[in-house]
Amino acid sequence: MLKAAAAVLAKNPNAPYGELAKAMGVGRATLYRHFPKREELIRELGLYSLRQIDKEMEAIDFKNLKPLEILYAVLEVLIPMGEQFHFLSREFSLAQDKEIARMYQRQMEELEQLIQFAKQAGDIAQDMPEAWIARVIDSLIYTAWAAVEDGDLARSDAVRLVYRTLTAGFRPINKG
Amino acid sequence: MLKAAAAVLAKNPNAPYGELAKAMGVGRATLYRHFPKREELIRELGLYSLRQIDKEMEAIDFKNLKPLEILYAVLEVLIPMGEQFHFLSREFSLAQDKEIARMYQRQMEELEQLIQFAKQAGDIAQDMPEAWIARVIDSLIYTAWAAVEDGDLARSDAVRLVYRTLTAGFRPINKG
DNA sequence: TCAGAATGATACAATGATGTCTCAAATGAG
DNA sequence: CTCATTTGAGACATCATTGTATCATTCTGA
Repeated sequence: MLKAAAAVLAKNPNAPYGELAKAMGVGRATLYRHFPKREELIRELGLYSLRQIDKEMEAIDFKNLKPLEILYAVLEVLIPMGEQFHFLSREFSLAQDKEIARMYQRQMEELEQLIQFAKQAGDIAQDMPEAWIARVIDSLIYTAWAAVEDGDLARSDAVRLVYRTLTAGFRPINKG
Repeated sequence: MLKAAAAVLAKNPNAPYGELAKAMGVGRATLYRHFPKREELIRELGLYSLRQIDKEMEAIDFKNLKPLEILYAVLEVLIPMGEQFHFLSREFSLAQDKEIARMYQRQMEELEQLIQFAKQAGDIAQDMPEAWIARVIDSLIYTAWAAVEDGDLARSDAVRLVYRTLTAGFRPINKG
């Protein structure tokens, strides 16, 4: 239900309240009863998306997997959630909220830990900035999701393609 | 002058007309004299950005460079223009305009030609979809620009880092 | 069945942006 | 310097959205 709202907002960040209500299958007045201000709805939607991501990530067996296997699992989880992902980054106002900022930062730190882990294992170049790597991962997750939505990429290929792009770029498989 | 407006719109796609006018250093009424409707300003801004990109791209010596050298040159040109780039992709309404859609599509086709060229030269994996590669290039151009804006990445490192990420991913230099 | 709660539809005032208009001041070419 | 043009500032009607309130209807649990 909240997912429907996030989907609408992902496409049009300024969708009027009535449109969101319709997408959620409730009347505008009812939506106002639950979220007296638009701001609150957005905030709740942000928290929902972050919790959703947390929940899906918990299913990953971090302890028994190698760094790149974890990365692959993370992609498997996050690419299908591109909508929520996108919504989070487009809604500037969300960064103002303390709780959301904290959760977001924690998730980013977890990602950076994974990157450090991968560096130690020799799977990722030591000299590549972690902040850059984290951004690229984020960016390609959204790009893949968008490509699937647009019909430019098969859903079943997305994870593998992103993984390969991240780990090897466009390089031919047996080249330098 | 138009650049200032594009910068404001890149950060807030719904910036009111008055704010755009202020950013451009003219009065709101004057702006209405030049662009009677907001839609027209957006459109003109889109055309301006596309022409700007065209102009910068013309400076590249496509004929005497190898595919990956061209890619590098393209990155050098486009990363600093991330603002216009971003503005173009965020403004959904722009895709409706025929002239803009045509220019945009032509630019994408040119990019895909470059990708085919690189494939033929053996610099890019044959089995990687061109549409995907084009999207990744677009995406990382914006990501790099944003990272520079946020102070997470030195302006002077951006092009090299994107190039390396595109061609080799995160992989350690002498591995695989 | 029945009472309390939640819902949808609708009306409504308040707000903010758009687009039009007017006028006085600034600008610029001859 | 002078006249025509362009500008900025502000007033203004219009419009869409927000947020509040009301009321009849539907849902729900005891």
